[in-house]
Amino acid sequence: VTGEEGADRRWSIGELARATGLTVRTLHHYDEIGLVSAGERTDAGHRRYTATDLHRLYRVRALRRFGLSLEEIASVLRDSTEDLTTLHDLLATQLAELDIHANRISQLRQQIADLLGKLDRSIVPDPEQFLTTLEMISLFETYFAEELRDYLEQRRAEPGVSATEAMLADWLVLAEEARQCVRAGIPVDDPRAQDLCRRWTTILEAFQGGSEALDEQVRTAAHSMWVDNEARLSAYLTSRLGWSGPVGVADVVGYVRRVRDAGTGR
Amino acid sequence: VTGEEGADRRWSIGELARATGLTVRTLHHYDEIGLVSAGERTDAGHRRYTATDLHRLYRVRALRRFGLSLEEIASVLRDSTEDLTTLHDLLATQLAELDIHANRISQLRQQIADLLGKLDRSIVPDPEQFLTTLEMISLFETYFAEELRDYLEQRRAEPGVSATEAMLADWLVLAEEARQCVRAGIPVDDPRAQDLCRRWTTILEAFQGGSEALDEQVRTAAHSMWVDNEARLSAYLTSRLGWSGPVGVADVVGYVRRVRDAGTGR
DNA sequence: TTGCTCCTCACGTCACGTGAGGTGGC
DNA sequence: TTGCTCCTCACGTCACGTGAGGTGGC
Repeated sequence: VTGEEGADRRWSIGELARATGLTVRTLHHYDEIGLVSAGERTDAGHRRYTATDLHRLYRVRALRRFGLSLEEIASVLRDSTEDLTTLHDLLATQLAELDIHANRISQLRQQIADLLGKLDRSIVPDPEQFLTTLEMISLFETYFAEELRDYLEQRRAEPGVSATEAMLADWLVLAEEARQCVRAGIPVDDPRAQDLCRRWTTILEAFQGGSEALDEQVRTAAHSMWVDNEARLSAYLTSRLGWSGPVGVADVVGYVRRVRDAGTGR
Repeated sequence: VTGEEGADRRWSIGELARATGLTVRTLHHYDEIGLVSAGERTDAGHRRYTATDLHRLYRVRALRRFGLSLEEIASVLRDSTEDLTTLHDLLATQLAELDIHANRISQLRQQIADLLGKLDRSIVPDPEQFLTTLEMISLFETYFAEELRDYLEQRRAEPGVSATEAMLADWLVLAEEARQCVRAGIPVDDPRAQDLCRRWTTILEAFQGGSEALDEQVRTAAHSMWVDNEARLSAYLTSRLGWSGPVGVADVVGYVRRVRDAGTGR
């Protein structure tokens, strides 16, 4: 009267694979690491899973869905007959990690979508230049942590234009003007040079003023980025601005520094 | 006048690691697989990276951020001097995969949050029962694809209660009533039995009616689930309902089948 | 001479996938 | 006898991490 499947029913590995949607290899693996083993074997060595094994396997599969590792699952099954704190803690950790992960994914998604948009609208004429712009974005993100980028983005928000691109665009304009001054031989204490320096400062200040600490971090990050990658940044600016001839990036940077020093009284 | 870093400047592997934020081991790896190698070596065998190598490395790092594999990056760099279709296609694929990924994550996040909520409000008294409920949810999801679950959810939406749990709750009530009939020895053509059968059908129909094709898929899925996992499901129902004694799940299922057959004229 | 950087093996990671070569049960 | 299922090795995956043991340059 108890139905045809009592506690003495056994399952082959193939039957279990079908019922659970796992592969035979996966069941072999669980056996190897001792997570779920067949309680018995036939004379020929074939695995015979008991109702208890089956039971355990279903739990393993249920916990796998939450992204727990096999080792974590083993510890949950070890502890959870008494209490569920292990499970609770692991799930809480998992939740926090998923949140971080989800954030990263949505950011990345947005960036890729933006790039594809540009490629589709063929805003990018030159493959070389496109790849180079990507390099600069990734360089920037290496030195400016997410917190700093958000901070910069707040102060300089334009639809569809990232803070990185906006800063870059501003810098490029000023660098071009500074080079003109160098080529024209304008002295560092000339009013025109001093005016340039003021605008340079103004633009940089447009990104600042929210928090003393963050402003300092921005300056430090920018400095490190320049020091560590001077060669690459120079090359980029040179090609991006189409500069050729005697006056290079290093010269312009040196000039601006001298202008600034002259302005603050040497 | 060109600045102190000309095209003849060389970088050690350590300098490059610092500038890019990658590890030395990573640079070794890129060299091993031929993705970015040092153009030169010193007499002692130390890698000397040229400006060209540096350039390539920055591109690799930029593309890595988008989740492209090293092999994919290699193909982008191989093709992209001429055109960007390779990059475009890879990014488009990546975008689609990120969308799928994001969906899975948000679903999973929701489920874990729900479970943690229950654990925190200690709605779950018994660790064993909690794990068993998880098993059933995962069993259900193995047979009912996402599309089917969404379909069922639409018809039977209660706040905070998933379709799985709702269906389960309904089934349990009916199963309990059916067992009473079996124990009381009520014949299959008795009006009380026939009424039970009608309500059984009504509840199942509450989940249906949106689409012929989907209804059929639901029936097929439910049938396969039962056939493949009869032992496990029986055991679950027995313990969940606290059934003991002579009348088991198999008996109740058989009884309901006979009632249905009697109702439709054998 | 002492650190620090650099070198080349070479195994480990995580959860299996994918054959290779052979046996067992209907 | 023929399929189908089952078995045990054992290497491969992907992008490095992590020592092990040794050399080079200031």
